[in-house]
This record gives sequence, C-alpha cells and structure tokens, in this order.
Amino acid sequence: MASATDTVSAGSSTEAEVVTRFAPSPTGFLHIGGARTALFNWLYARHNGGKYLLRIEDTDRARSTDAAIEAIFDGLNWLGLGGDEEPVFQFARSDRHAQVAHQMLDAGHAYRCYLTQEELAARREKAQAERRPFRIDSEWRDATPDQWPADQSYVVRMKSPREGETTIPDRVQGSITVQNSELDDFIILRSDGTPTYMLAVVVDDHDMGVTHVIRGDDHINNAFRQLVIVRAMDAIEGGWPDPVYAHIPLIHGADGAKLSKRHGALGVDAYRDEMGLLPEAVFNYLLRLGWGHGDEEIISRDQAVEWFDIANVNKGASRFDLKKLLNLNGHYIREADDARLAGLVAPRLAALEPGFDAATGTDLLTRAMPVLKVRAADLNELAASSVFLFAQRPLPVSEKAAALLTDDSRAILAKVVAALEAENGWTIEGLEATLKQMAEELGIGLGKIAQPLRASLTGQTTSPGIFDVLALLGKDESLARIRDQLA
RNA sequence: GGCCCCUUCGUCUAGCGGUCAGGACGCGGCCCUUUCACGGCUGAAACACGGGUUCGAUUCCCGUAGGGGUCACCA
Repeated sequence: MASATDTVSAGSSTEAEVVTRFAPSPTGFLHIGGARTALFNWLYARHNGGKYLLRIEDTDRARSTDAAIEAIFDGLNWLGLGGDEEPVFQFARSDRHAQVAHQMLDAGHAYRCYLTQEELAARREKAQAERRPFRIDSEWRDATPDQWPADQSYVVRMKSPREGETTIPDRVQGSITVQNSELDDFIILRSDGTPTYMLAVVVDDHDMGVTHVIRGDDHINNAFRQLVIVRAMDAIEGGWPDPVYAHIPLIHGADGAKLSKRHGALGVDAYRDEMGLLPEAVFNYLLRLGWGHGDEEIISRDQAVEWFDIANVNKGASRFDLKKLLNLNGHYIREADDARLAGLVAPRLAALEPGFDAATGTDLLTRAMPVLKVRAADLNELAASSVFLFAQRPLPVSEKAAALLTDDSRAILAKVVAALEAENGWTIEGLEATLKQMAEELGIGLGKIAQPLRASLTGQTTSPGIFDVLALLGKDESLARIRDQLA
C-alpha cells in the first residue's frame, strides 16, 4: 500500500505542491509573533498555490487549555489566516508517534535509556560544578536486550550521530552548520510512553505532507535534532525527505529585548478588542516586519500574496513599533467602509454614551463616518469622537470648551441662533454660506463663530468641521444645544 | 558559559561592487484651514568597529564589539 501510494504521488503534480503549516501550542493566546509566523506560512503557501495547514500542539496536557485553542483559532480567523483543512490535534496522534518511535527502536536508531531524572540532574550539576559543558552520554546507548533491567521504566532516546557535521540550507538564514558532537541523544518517548514534541513534530509534518517548515528562529537548534529523526525514518522506510526549513527572526519589543507581556506580546484579541485595530492593518504591519518589497508600505492581501517570497525575509530580529501600527491602522480606517466601521464602533460607543442605541443610532453613525474616520487612528478614538452625536442635552461641556463660551461669544451665538432659525435647506453648503456671511458682516473671523458654536454643539474644542456637525445634528437638535448654552 | 544566528537613520526597511545611501513611522518647519485630523511640501537623522580582497566597498572574506536564540521526560 505504501509503495502504491508512493508511485502515484511521485509522478503526480501534488508531489511538488507546497504545504506549509502553523503549529501553535495552546498554552496561551495567539501572540503577535505567532500571528506573523502564521502569516508567512499562509503567504508562502498562497504565493505558490499550495496548502496551508494548522496543527495544535497540545501534547503538554498540563498546560494546554481549550480556552487557548479557541483564542488561537479566533485570532487566526480574525486575520483571515484559518487553515485550508481541518486542524490536526497532535495529542490525538500519540499512538502513531509512538509507533514511529518503536520503528526506530527496532531498527537500532533509538534506544531504551534507563537513566533516571535524578541521575541526570546529578550529572548535570556535577558538570556545572566542574564548569564543563554537559552532554548526555548514556551508558544505555549500546546496551543489549539482555542488559535491560526487568521492571524499571525507561525513556527512548535517539542515537544522534557523534561524528561529522550537519548543514541545513535554511531559506532565510542561509547555511547553518553544527558539529554533530553538539547533538545530544534527546528523548522521543517519555518513561510513560508518551511522545515528546521533537518526535511529534517530525511525524506530524511528514504525515501531513508538510514540505516547508516556516517557523521562528528559536527553533533552529531543534531542526538539527528533528533531522536526525527524519533521516532515520527515511533510512528505514524511505519517503521521509528533509523538509525545506525557513527560520524567520523573532519579533522584539520596543526596547530590543524578547517580546514580553510588557511590550506587545499581547494576544491578537487585545489588538482587536482593547486597541481597536483593524485586521488589515495588523496584517499589513506584520507583513512589513522582517520583510519588504521595495518602497511599498501599504500592501493589500492580494498584493502580498503576489509579492511574498521567503527569499526577501530579513535575517535580523525586528522591533515592534506601536506608532507605526497605529499609523497604518489610521490609514485603513480611512479606507474602510462606513457601515462596517459603524458596526465596529457601535459597541464601543454604547459603552461610552448611554444615549446611543445601536438600533436607532447606527444610521446617523454611518452617515457621520466620512468626517469622523479621517481623524481617528483606532476604533476607540472613533467611538470617542462620535459621542457628541448621541449625547443627551444638556451636554456636558469640557473645561476647555467652557472657556470658549465667554459673554462675548454667547452674544455671537445668540446671533447665530437667529440666523440659523431662518435657515431653510440646512445643507452644509447653505450653512457655510450663512455663517461666513455673518462673520463678514460682523467683521470677525469665522473662528470667532465656529469655536463657540463647536463648544455648544459638541461640548468639546475639537470635532469634525462645524458645518458637518450642524448638518449631522439637524436643525432642531443644533438650535436646542446652542440655546442650552445661552440660558 | 558551550553552540547557533544577527548587525543600514530612534524604529521598520530599500540596496544585492561604482547611488547626493532611497522610502515609511516618529520628530522639527512650512502650506492648507473654523478646531482637530487628513493631505501637500520640506528639514534633521544610518551603513557598529578593525583588518583584508578589489581600480573601487554599505555590498565579498576574517576578526572585534554589541544584540538575539538555544542548551528539559515544555513546546
């Protein structure tokens, strides 16, 4: 059966198909670094017309949680980085992992090691005390079955090569060479018979047909160990080619240190919910972190798929810059559809202004969006700037706005009321003409009218253009708000 | 500490032997302007250091320094 499958796939076009995968462990939310790894995998697969798969590495039963799994899928879907097939859950495949381990055990590529954790710890300490590097050198490596203790548990270790060197032609980092003497006999099956990550990854990647392993460069050292397994299996049954490795640099915090909770290793849900970012902005920002295409900054999804190549991925780590992310977000907000934005802003606005009811207010919110969105960098700012539209009279007036409402300006506002009452069309153009004419007649700048007017209409010193505000609020509400400040 | 990797403005990057070292964010100035934004123009700002190779190095090689990653019966 295996040979039949091989024969079919060897000559078919699927043999050359690119298959990538994103394999997070569900021990926490999907952080920004993981999101970028997913993005690069997705992009590479799309660019090459291949497949992008998801695998949940939940073999650490103590630390894996369903909530984390949900958070990861949620985050990926938000960014449009869901897998092309149903995700694989690693833990469910432990029997197959163990099976492969035993194949290697039987073929002599791995061995039963009866060293206890206590013995290992003692040796490690001793080595440290003598200040010499510690490397596991198990006396069980070449033990014969008759030497195996009767009822003592054991782990299964790989017989890593001890001579020569191994070179990985990494697509991002270039050639990476390590002396095989640096490789230790790592464990593939724990004493309770469960597989370790090192084994599971290799087996799953093989079984899922993964051709390109694109992951953080903190896995570089693992690649050499994983290759030991790959080559052992290839020697045993064939059909286990070395995967193409591409170790992408990590993302650091603004201070250059490893990303931690303090500077941005938040879950992507935080970027969405707390910071009010748009997925396309995060997508674009992450794309430009460690990768570039000439002078291009604003890059759409389709454009990214067309341009992306691992060859252009930088080797050095990059720092996370929230300012630039926000700038990008502002750009995408300005480009976003008004109704969509209104929908996103509604819940935030409801939390800020009880007077807002999504059922009745979304229409006005949508109509206001064109003038609101040009001055917001995130959804929170957008919500805050739309509060005035739904605030209940009499409006709360900020300190700065109150300072604008002097006796002189109230006198002007009284004239404004009179002029506006006579206004019929209530169009932006009409209102503008009326107030500009009034300013001219009074021999004052338009600002002398606009600022107090803004204060009375919005309770703030900043807002969209004053004629837009008047038009949005409507005649009755506008006049009522102005009169509130004259009383 | 051993091993592996990295190094262009403050940050993200372009560059792939000969460029006034380009763009973006941020910062300064100017313009637009009823406020705030947006937008436009503009300014300051970088090839870590030392050796080579070469007619010529930001670019190739080797050191140094700095930074990062990794050294589990975690993933």
